[in-house]
Amino acid sequence: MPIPRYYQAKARLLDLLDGLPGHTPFPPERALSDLIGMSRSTIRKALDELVLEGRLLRGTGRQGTTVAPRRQPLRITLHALLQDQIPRERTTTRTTNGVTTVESVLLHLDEPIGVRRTLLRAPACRLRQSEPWCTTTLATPRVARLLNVRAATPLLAVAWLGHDREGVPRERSSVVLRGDRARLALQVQGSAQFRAG
Amino acid sequence: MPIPRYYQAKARLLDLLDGLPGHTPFPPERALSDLIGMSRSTIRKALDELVLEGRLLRGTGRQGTTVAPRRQPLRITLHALLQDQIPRERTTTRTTNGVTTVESVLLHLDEPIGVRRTLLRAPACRLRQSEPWCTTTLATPRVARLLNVRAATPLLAVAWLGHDREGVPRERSSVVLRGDRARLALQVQGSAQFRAG
DNA sequence: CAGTGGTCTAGACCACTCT
DNA sequence: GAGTGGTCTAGACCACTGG
Repeated sequence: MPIPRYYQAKARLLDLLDGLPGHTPFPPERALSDLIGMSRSTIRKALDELVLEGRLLRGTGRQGTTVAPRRQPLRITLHALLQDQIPRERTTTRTTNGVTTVESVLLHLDEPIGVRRTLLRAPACRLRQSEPWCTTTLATPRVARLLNVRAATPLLAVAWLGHDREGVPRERSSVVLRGDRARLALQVQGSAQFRAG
Repeated sequence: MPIPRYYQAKARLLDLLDGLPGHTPFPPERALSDLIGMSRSTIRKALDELVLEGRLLRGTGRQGTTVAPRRQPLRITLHALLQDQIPRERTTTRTTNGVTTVESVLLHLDEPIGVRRTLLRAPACRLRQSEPWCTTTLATPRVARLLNVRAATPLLAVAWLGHDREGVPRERSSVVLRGDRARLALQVQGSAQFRAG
């Protein structure tokens, strides 16, 4: 298998990108296509990976592509996530077929970093929450728009269930987070001392 | 913003896919293009996401696309990860400039599900490990080969540092996991009872 | 050999944003 | 209005695999 051309393009783009300060405008895709001598599709494939790696930002319209500023990811604890202690905005509530969906956008430094979604089957009572788990997921078009990222951007997902006293599941909650903007702090149970080596 | 056509295609493909047993051959891209009435590029974009989500497998040549066997993701605890209790193979050790790199492939049901990598600066002594954190990352070409996934596949990353008694960092460890094969169980500290609604 | 997925091209239209 | 990224099309060639 030969080296794909978009790999070579990516290397060229990394050279162009290296050392530029954050928010510097990056050449438009059509200009890069002419400069490097590959079709816009191929250039885009290289740019896609650079965006996924957090090196470039893409804006809509005349905003264009810019160099991503280096940001320290927000440290988020599981406790803050479960207790809903992350600053949020644009909370919407919708009820269909007896299931209430609550959705809100999590913020950090006035930038959307995640989406929290809770599905509740009435009534709202004291629920026992299952052990949460963590995995990866891809941004749906809706979530991508809320987070100002490309669709299919990989996200960190934390999810859990809530059961009532009879053990019937009544809550299904999930939080998806931009991995380049947030990192989940994992508290270690018991001893924090291990033998290495 | 209208719903992209590839997202509609993805919904169609999910219908086709739903309920099919693992390893069932899936129609070739050109046939799907005719069937759904969209260009092969658009169909491919939808297929790409299904592959990333672990619903489809793509083989080279005449192997074609097949339905991925539905597997229950392995539940992994942070404790097992830190204590190195996941079955592994192909462990390699390499030392350069006084830094020892230990790399091994984590297994589940004879399938690679992750890569564990530890960078150690000698000597091997009792280390105090920092609070681990969790985020997402993209598969490097090397990791992609080890895990039998495409490059730039999104992965779940857990990382931590190890300091000696003087507070000097001597260990840098990370585990990257296929999100479709493993989920990280998050133990809740203290009360597991919260008010919902 | 025929058919597959992987890559690549040269166009096109759209929604959006800045000037 | 002009230019941007996002999407989409209809082709093409390649490396690879199975019969």
